[in-house]
Amino acid sequence: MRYWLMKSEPDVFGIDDLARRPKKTEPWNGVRNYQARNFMRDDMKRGDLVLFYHSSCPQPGIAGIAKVSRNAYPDETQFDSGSEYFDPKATRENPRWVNVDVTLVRKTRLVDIQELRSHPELASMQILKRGNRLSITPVSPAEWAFVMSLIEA
DNA sequence: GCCAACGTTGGC
DNA sequence: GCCAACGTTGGC
Repeated sequence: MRYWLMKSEPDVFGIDDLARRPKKTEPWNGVRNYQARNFMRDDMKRGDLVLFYHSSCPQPGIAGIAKVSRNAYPDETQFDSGSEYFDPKATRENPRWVNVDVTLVRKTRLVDIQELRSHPELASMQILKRGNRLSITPVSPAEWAFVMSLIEA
């Protein structure tokens, strides 16, 4: 079982959107970065736990906990010519992009990026590193445990 | 709106 | 296969 952090812009799809979905579940589609895709395809498994992170917004930070509820499968939006995620080079026979499904575990208080930065225990988190743009990053068990303690604080 | 960081593209 | 130019991300 692994831990992850997944970024989403709340203007596009935030924690409350996930809470409103049937079964509080959503395909994490639209990822068009190979590193993030490979995490979903190769490493993310049903039951893994996820920090749901709000980015590109007035108060960026961790907004909830989710879990991976379905292993990776082809991302439907790559085949949809009307989608902004359409990829003309992807075919049903040879899909290029995949997604997992994510299910809300619970909303949390917002642990914002300043608070995260204020704890040396979290200095190794990829999300806090300069220039980090990857939308899916692994979280170590120690980082996870520390964030859980912050959420309860 | 700025700008650092970094991924992608495309000419050679 | 190199690498400059360009585009995107995302915190500030």
